[in-house]
Formats: sequence, structure tokens, C-alpha cells
Amino acid sequence: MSGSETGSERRLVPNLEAAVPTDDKRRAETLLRLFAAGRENSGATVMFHSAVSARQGLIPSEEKALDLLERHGPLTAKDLAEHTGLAPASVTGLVDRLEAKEFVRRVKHPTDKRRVLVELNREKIAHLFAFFEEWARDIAAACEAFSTDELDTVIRFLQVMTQEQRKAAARLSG
Amino acid sequence: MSGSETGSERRLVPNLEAAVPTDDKRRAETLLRLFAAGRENSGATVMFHSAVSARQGLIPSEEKALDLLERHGPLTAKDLAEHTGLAPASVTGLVDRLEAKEFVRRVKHPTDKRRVLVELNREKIAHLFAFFEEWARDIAAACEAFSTDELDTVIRFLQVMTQEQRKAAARLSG
DNA sequence: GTACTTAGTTCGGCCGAACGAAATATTTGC
DNA sequence: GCAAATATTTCGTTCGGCCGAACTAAGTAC
Repeated sequence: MSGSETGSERRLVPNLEAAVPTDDKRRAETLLRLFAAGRENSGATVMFHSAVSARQGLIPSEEKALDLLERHGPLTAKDLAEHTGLAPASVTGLVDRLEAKEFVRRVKHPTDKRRVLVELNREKIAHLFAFFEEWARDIAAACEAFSTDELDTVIRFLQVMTQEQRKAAARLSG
Repeated sequence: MSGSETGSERRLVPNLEAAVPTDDKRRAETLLRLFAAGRENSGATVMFHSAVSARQGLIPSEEKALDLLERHGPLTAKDLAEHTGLAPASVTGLVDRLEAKEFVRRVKHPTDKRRVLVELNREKIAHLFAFFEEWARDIAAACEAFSTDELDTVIRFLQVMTQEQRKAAARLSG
């Protein structure tokens, strides 16, 4: 039934059947459902992410900068320029905007007075965290439907997919 | 160990411990690992998504339009304006760009000559599909590490998370 | 201490996406 | 068939992010 096609209607999604084994019927069907669920989830993740950013009034380059600061701690403007791929002049504007929105602060570099360290403003970030904590409670509640063993399986799966996506993203960019 | 804090170092991530139960030690620990894995995976998903878009030379509004066309089939410019939230004049430019990149075609509306139907150019999309099919093979290979029952659990989990993310995104936007 | 390098900002300009208003083409209502 | 309504495009403008070049300030080499 799901494989039937009318003559006038053409395929709208990739032919993923080609990527699954044919010898194990149930597994093949499960993989297809997994692809579908993964695709839906990816879309929802992207939309959720952009909704959060839009709510904070952030554009992609600003998100990226905040992400870098969260990962690596305070960075100089030069570091930000290198990691974001922006020109130095653009970083000045970027940090100006983030500072105006109070997401970051410029502080003096302890030893080199030419440099400017950009650090996250934790008080501001706290509001964002409050939202995520509330959301985490919803997630935890939704996880009631899963045993701890099942969640372990999910974690393992997510880690594998994270690897695959990073690999594919790098291949696309490089 | 993981709960220790030095005096000078402040918390960099939300206090998710508050969202997990305290009575079941293993479950609490598993939920925290799940949050961490989910967070990593979300980031990877967003980066993968933007890598694909960048590779195709697409900006967010163009992606959104293509997504709508894929979901609903051919749409008029008015439909696109309503769904994307853009002004009619902006849709003209949007479709111009997508048409120049050969992702879509303008076709006459069968009955109403005022209207313009915008439809996906499947030949162009086929290239994109070829990439996703190859990628699906990698995913299928990576799934060898999971039993079919485990994959069923993962599917169920993804569906629940998709719901939660959509709900949260709607709450943020509305 | 003078010349050179490095870090960051300021300035002016550019480009692309989005907009509102006016123009055009077509359909609908009477 | 003529007026009002509808769909889209054209036009001119605005706005924002990014850039290169020039500039300032601070460290480094000799």
C-alpha cells in the first residue's frame, strides 16, 4: 500500500528504500520508520532552535559567538574573528550588539592591554537557563514512558547520530 | 565528582539536576546523560542542517519555502506569502531567486490566469536526494549496532521529543 | 627610544533581503 | 460590459550586517 504510486504523482522524498536491507522485512520497515521519525525530529529541532534564537533577538552569527563563548570561555575579538570567519571590523559590530543586548561584556585582558576579552554575562544567561530548566522538567516527565535501560539505548543512539551528522556536515563544508 | 565546583568557576550550563528525580540514583544519572546527549545532538543537527543549506546556497526564507512546497505540493505566491509571513513583493523576489537557482518553476494556474503556481523542480532536487540516499546508507550501517527492538524504542523516543519540541517552539513563538 | 608588529575600533560604502505603494492583469458580481 | 475585487509584479526605498582601509593604542625587537 505505502509503495503504490499513481501515474501522475511523482516521488517527493528520497528513495530511502535503496538504503535498507531487503532480506529482513521487519528491520527494513523499521529503518524506514526511523528515517521518517529522524527527519521529522530534525525539522522540529531546527524550528525549536530558531524559535529560541528569535525570542532572544539573536541572528545566526550572534548565536554562534555565544556558543563559542560557552564552549571555550572568554575569548578575544581576534579569537572570535577566527572562529566565526568574520572580519575584525565585523566582530566589533557583533560584540557591540551582543553587549547592547547584555549577553556579553568586554573586559580588559589581564596582561595585554591591546586585547579585549569577551565574556558571557551570566546574569543575562540565567533567564535563558530558567527556561531550559523548565523545559528539562517537561522532558523528564515525558521520559516516564521509557525505562532506564531504554533511555540508555537512546543515549547511545543519539551519540552515534551526533557523530554521523558532524562527519557529514564537515564533508559538506570542507 | 561531577557535582564539585571550584570557587572561581561558575556554572556554565543550566542546573538540570533540579529537573530529575532524586530517589532513583541511576535514573537521575541517566537523565542527565540524556540531556547532555540531546543537547549535543541538537547542536549537531542544526549545524548539519545549515551546512546542507549553505551548500545549496539557500537562505532561511528560501529553505522554508522549499519545505512548504515539499509538504503541500505546488502553491501560489499568495499561499507562500501567508505561510512564510512575507509581503507579496518579497515573495516575488524569493521565487525569482529560487527560480534562478532552478529549485522551482513558475507555472500557469490551470483555471485562474492571475495566479502563479510555484512548483518544485524535481530534476534539481534529485541531486539533493542522491546525497540523502547516500547518507541514509551510512545511517543504516551505523544502525547495525542496534537491534530492531532498540530502534523501535528510539523511534518512539524521537516521536515524543518531536512533539515536545514543537510544543515548546509554539509556546516561544506565540 | 625608535621602528615594527599586533589588537581593536572607526568610517564610509556595499549588497541583499524585505517593505509599501503603485501599476498591471485577470476574475467576479451585478 | 463595467465596476470592484483579487493576484502578482515593478519600483523605489530602507535597513542591517559585513567588509576594506585608515587610524589609535599597546606590546616587541633591536
